[in-house]
Amino acid sequence: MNELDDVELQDNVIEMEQLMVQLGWVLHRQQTQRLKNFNLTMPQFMMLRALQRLGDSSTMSELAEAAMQVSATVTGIIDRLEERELVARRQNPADRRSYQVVLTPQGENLLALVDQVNRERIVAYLQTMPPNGRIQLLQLLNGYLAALTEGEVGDHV
Amino acid sequence: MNELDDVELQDNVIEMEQLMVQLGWVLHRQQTQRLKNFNLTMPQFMMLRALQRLGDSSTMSELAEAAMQVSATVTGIIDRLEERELVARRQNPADRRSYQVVLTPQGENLLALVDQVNRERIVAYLQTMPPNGRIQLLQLLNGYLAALTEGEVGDHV
DNA sequence: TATTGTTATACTCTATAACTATA
DNA sequence: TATAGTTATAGAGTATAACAATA
Repeated sequence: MNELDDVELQDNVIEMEQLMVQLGWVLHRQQTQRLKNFNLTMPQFMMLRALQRLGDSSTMSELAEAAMQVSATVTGIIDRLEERELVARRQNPADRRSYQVVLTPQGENLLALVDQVNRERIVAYLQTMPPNGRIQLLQLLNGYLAALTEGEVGDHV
Repeated sequence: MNELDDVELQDNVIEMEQLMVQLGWVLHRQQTQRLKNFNLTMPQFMMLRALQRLGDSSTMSELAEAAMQVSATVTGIIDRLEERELVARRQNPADRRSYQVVLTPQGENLLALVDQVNRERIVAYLQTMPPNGRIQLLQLLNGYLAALTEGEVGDHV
């Protein structure tokens, strides 16, 4: 892209930086509080979500990358989820060093319950916006998330 | 507001719920990684930010509310920041039970440095958008953050 | 040799409950 | 009694380094 010679952009950046960090923190803290009702932590929930997203035969390495964690961290999180029988480790016949981690039915039910509560919670805000605004917000957030995860924004330090 | 009888809204909600949680997590993890370069954790950084936002004479209680933490947690975080001389506790003459917590010059310098790096990082994404899109994104995110922190969306569970 | 995953270690964060000092 | 803040405790997350088993 071009040089940063746009005064308006400068102003936007200053506000945006504070806003995104604050928004990220508030989302994280509130989601943490809500998940306590399900006896889940954020890392545990994100691991279940990653498992759901990747499909039912993820290795520990794949989960580590999807949840943005190192493998030693994933070991501990999966240990605790497995004790509660929300996930299970299965032998991988193709490579005896690795496991296939799967969601149990209990794990799927719990995720569905959390999803339902979260959906109901978000309706209140979306209803305050016109349909145009909702679509724009989705597009903008999608673009921002894509930019973050493709390393265009996130990996410069 | 009205009942949820809007098919379009239903579709938006399903996508939005996944998107906001994922965006919150990615922001949290990436910011955590970046802050390691400054030897700061996210809770430490958010505490410094809260202190900056509230002005230079915040009590422990005020910091706890601003950072969405309980007081015992704030004690530990401020302890570690104080050891590094990024903040300081001062006696409050008006009430000898409480402290006035202040940012030291080192603390302010560190915040300014983090801000600078974050700003540079965000420019890349904003430059890909038209000025209209940037303004809309700011307005939408501001609205969402306001809705979250005013309890209209976040405190239903 | 390289890779997958675990274990050991050390530190931070987090919440609850009990406590001290002050109001 | 009530409030501000700390301490004690227990558990979870996190990263690094060393390690075992397998490729």
